[in-house]
Amino acid sequence: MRPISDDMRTSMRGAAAVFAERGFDGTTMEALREVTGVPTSTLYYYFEGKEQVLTFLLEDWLDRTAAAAAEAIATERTAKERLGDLVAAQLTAMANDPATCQVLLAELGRIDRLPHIAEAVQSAFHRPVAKLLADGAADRHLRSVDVDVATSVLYGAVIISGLHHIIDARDEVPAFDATEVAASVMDLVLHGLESEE
Amino acid sequence: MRPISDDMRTSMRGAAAVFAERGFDGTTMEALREVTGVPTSTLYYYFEGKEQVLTFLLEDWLDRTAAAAAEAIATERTAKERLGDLVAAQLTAMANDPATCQVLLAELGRIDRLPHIAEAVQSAFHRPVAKLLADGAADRHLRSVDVDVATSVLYGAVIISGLHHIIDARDEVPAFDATEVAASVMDLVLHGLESEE
Amino acid sequence: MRPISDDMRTSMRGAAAVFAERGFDGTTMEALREVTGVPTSTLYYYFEGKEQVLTFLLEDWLDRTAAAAAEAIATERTAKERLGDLVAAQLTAMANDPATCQVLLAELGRIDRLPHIAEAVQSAFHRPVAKLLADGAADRHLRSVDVDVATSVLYGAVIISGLHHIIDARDEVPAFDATEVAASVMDLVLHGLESEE
Amino acid sequence: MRPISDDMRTSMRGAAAVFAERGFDGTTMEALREVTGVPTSTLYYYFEGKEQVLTFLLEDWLDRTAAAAAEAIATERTAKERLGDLVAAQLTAMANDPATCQVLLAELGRIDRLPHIAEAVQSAFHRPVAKLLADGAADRHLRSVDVDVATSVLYGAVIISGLHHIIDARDEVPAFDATEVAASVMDLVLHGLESEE
DNA sequence: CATGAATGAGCATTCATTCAT
DNA sequence: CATGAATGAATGCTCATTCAT
Repeated sequence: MRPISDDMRTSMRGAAAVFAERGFDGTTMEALREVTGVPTSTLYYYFEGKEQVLTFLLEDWLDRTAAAAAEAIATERTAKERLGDLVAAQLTAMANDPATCQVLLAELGRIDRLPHIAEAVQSAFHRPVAKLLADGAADRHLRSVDVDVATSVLYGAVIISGLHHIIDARDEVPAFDATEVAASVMDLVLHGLESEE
Repeated sequence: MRPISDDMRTSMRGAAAVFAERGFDGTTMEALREVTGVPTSTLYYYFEGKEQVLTFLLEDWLDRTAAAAAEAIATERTAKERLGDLVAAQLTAMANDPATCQVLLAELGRIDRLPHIAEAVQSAFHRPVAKLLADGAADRHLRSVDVDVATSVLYGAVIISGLHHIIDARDEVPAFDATEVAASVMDLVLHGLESEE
Repeated sequence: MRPISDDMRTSMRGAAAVFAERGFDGTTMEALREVTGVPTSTLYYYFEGKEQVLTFLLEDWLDRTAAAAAEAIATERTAKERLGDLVAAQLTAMANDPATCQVLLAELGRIDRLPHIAEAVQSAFHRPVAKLLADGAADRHLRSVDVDVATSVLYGAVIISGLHHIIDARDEVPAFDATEVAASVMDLVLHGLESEE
Repeated sequence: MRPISDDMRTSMRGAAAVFAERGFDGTTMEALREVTGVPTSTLYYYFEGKEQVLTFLLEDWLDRTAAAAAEAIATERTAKERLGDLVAAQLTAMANDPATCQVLLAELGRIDRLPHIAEAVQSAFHRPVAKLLADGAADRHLRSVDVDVATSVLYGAVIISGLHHIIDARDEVPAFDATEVAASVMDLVLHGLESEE
């Protein structure tokens, strides 16, 4: 993959929407040419193939999301509070780029074959959560739970909630109010469903 | 779609694994012929196309899962207990048919265009949860929470946790111990992450 | 080809329309089943294949047309008069069964491979004309002309004129007034275009 | 349809023969590749489908024929003489490209769906005749007759006569002596069959 | 006799990808 | 650097036909 100039990067905006709408296989290079205005042979000049175009889009978003996540948890607040900040940051990233996020979900199955992406998902979603769970257990504001279970549950809760709103909002950006959704999700995840009586 | 004889139904076992492994578009009718032993033209005799084969597999599993879910919640136990039973039933269905379950996830994006399937997902996952949340609020064993948020969170938690184990277990059936996973997930979902001190 | 019962013959009415509308290759056995109500496998019980269905329809019509033509020229009238009668008889057959007639034209190219049909066309169209030209030359009411040229010209004039009206009349039966068209055509063919001054 | 380069146009020679021999549906893209040497995917690069290949061939020939027809009637001769010239020009076009001409006939039935072609047939065959009939009526060398009937009769006479010789000549080019055939046809069409005594 | 069930053989069409310019 | 032109490789789907009952 050749270095992507900023112009190119700009042109590639919109490509995610096509992947989101038609799926990976349903997306033809011709369709990408249509939305980007970049001739297919030029796409091949920059990317090694269709899959690499997808990879580029996902990585780009995941890297930005991971950075946002890292920033969100790099404060002095309690682990519990930072967990809320993290979820809000993740949902914000989703709300701001619903297409890419949808693609990510739709191509979950393909992720095995895209180790870079799998790794980036870990960085943006699982590892920050795991860290906060450990911090929370240490500072006593969070229960000590099975990390694997908890990261899966949180990843699922965040992703599916976000997707739910994205589908409802089709094409609006931001797709939903991330702060609000984060609050609802966190209320549930922190306090649980059980009545406290 | 012609009525599927029991022989045919049996032959179609295994088809889900192909969809799971290669994705919908990546799955060729030829590949389905290979695993099922049914000539492609015979597949076309029974199904109207590739998509209908997928639909059949998903619907079949979802119907069975919905039935299991319905059974799980049709007891005299408290809503909280039945919620655990429901999650266990859903995870059991996933563990027992990991391929179909993986396909379902992978084709989430396609679901818009498959209203039957979307409806079946509601029946098997969302509606039973919503009912128990209402029951639980009534019998005071569960907190009164936003139903939409809670069903999304639970759906996400269950599906992603299940998928997580399915991917780890590649090809073993059952893919994981549903009771155990259900217990972990329920512990989290019921009591939340927050320390109770 | 098994003997076609009268019931069967009746059922096959309508088949010509399908061939006319979709062409030979465009006509599927399934389409024939639809219009005739006869299961495709039953069609195969009676006919050896799709082509034989077509052959049956064309031969049936051509035989009837040949009979009508033979009758038309078996009178005591002059050759010139009988030529008019013949053309009227041929156009009447066309007007009464426009679909079959259209098929015949459309499948002209295929006729080489259907010797029976080619022979039947000779019987219904070319041979009666040739006979009358000879008679006419003998009784001095018709000029002595090259028989080949004249039969081609007459065949062309009749067929194309008939088809012209059939296309205009789409689906009406009779498709046109055979007597009137015959008169126009005969006027031209007998007297020619040249001014007589 | 992309603009057809001259090389391409040359390559497409020969395609008509395949259509003539096997009919439209009987002609496979593979067969076209064989005779043209152009890979099927390249054919699809230039044409939108099989039908457009046919359309291209017919239009190409009809345009040239229409031009020849127009030239033939654009002289100072009498309408009667020019009618003979026109028929000779049309038959010359047929004799020189028997395959295309055969296809045109064989696909008469399909012409409804190909308005471009229907129009081109009008330009090459019907309209020039109609014009000469009007001119002839004006200059008193031709009888005043029903134009519709006369154009049909002439079209039929020319086309069927030409086709008759083409079938006899299978594959020879020119397929027949156009001047001679034109003379025979014109003799009949001008003077009619009726004895002048 | 008649037919429902099943299938082998084909084919139009698509598309990712290459490469000369 | 960028791209228009060209194509090899694949695949979903159709349909005439068969045959056991």
